[in-house]
Amino acid sequence: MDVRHLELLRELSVRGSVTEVARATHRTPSAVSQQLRAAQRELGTPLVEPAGRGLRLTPAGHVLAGGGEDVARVVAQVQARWDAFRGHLSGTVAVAGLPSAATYLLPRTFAALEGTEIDLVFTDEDVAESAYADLVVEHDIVIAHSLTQLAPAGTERLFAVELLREPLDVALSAEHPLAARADVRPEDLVDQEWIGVPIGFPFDTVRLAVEAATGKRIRVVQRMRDNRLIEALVAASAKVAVLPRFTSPQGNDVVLRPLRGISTARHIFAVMRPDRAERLAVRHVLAALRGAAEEATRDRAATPAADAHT
Amino acid sequence: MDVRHLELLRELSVRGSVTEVARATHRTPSAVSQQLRAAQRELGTPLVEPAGRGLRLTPAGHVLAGGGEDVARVVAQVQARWDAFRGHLSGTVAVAGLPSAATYLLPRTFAALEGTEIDLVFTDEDVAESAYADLVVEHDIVIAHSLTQLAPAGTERLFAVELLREPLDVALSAEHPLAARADVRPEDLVDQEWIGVPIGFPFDTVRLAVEAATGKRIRVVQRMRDNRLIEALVAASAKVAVLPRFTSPQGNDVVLRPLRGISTARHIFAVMRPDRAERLAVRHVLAALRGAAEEATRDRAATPAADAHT
DNA sequence: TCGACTCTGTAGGCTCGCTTCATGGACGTG
DNA sequence: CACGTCCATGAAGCGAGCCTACAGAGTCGA
Repeated sequence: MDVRHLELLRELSVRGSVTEVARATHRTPSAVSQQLRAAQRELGTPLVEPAGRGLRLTPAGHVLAGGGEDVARVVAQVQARWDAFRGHLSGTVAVAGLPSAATYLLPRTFAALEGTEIDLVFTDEDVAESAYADLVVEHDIVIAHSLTQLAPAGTERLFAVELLREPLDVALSAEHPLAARADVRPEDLVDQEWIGVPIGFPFDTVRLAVEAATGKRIRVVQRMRDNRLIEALVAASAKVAVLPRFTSPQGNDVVLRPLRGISTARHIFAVMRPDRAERLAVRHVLAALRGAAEEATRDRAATPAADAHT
Repeated sequence: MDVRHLELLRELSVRGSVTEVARATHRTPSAVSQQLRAAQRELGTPLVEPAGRGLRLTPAGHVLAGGGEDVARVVAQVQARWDAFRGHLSGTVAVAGLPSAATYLLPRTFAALEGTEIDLVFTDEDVAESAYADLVVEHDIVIAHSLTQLAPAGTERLFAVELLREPLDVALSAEHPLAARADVRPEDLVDQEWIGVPIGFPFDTVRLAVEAATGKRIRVVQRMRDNRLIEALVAASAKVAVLPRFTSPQGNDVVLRPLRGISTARHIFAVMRPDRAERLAVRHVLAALRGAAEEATRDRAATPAADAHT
């Protein structure tokens, strides 16, 4: 029962192909293939089987890959204890996630990490909800969102903590007739032209909720992801959009108004692989993120309507 | 954080010297020393320090040795799951312990293992109570005893399960005047010549209890360990001794009588290192031992006095 | 049918870990 | 205090194992 073989199978179960494992571990596919062969010879059972161009784990392979997961978690725990013993907040922490949440989380997080030896490397990834789970393979912490209080789809076997709940508001040009109201109702929106997000992105469910509440279809005239771009378009037109409250700037050409009668909020999660979550530096960054989330929530607790009075 | 280094430190913490580790792992001391050096270089901290002729772990070394313990336990769990998956009851299980308990446990245990692939290798070790803990380094299961319901001394960090409670009786020649009684009182014994056990062996506490109950000193004329030898001497003389009930033969020249007023029993334990206890074959042998203990208890539930009527 | 992609096999080189042999310090004993 | 013993450590050499490079075979999509 060689730990290296368990680790290899774990890697294979996560990455899905010999080539990917090889790339991730800085080796050639041939080397990985040979190790796999050696593992099967030693264990006396086929662990993988051909599947189309690639291959997949057999049931036996899955058993051992699960074992590799356990071993990796314990080793990470030991590493964390070791780092704590030495007072070593070592290394780099790779974080990936939503730019829209990072906008208000990252500045505070970097500030909190100031003076430590932790090197936080952030990659912004704006992908559909279901794709977040794939990011944890390459990153220590993935900042994802979900429109329910449950962790994002595909993260069932991962370690996920909710960082904060961020209301989703209706974005309007300051000159827009609805901007004079403290809040807007679903009925107010059905006649408007919407700037939506690509199908499958979480915010799209807000549109579906409005349609469900009114029984009418909404005219989505654009579908785009970048919130700054959407803001610019909203500011310069009579179109409306859905934007997260904390991210978006207050008090210039664009105003945010709560959507009355529909509970609209996104839940920001930090998602990690269990073994990565054990690392001391990762736990430290996670704590910084939670602190940043708390601050952000406190600072923006006021509704945008209240802000509008200033 | 190399798993091999953790394993090495764990081994070193258990065995205490480079030479011992080398012997246990079938390598030369030089190889072990070099690995140790490599580990220290990689981890950037001294892990061992000279202590007299040998060396001992530094605090840092102890932290990592503890981590090695955790890893070993998880790896053993994985191995057990793997064996269960394959239906493999593999390998040999090394058991050591008291011959006096093995006498009635082992025959049934071997019978229960009949037909399996498990190879049970037993070593009989009759040592003082405190030395049992050392045996788990070399054996998978150690059968030990204690005169209290608590596990034997020195097994605090080990996995221990009680197999059975075995009364301790007074052994007498069939011709001995006290043999006519159903049981004997402490006062009856103070005038007798005793065959005891070496100081530090558990049964000696029975003598101490009798002395405490009567306020008189007992004349211990011999101190020996082997129960068969003691039986032979008791049968051929007027001397008395303390013998465990299940081990000793019934209905020949020696009779056993309960000691009234003093709760005398030894508790037979199976003691294991946590990682060894995870092995499927070890768990199987342990189950067989428990079954054997249950049978033995049921078969000998009758008091020797009741037997004496037959 | 061709090209792109993936896994596998072979040959060769290199690294790593082990053994052998020798050295030096620590302890106990005469 | 000198000697033998025990333990750890160092240098040199060797061998197994692992990796790379390259080529071949199978699969899928255009």
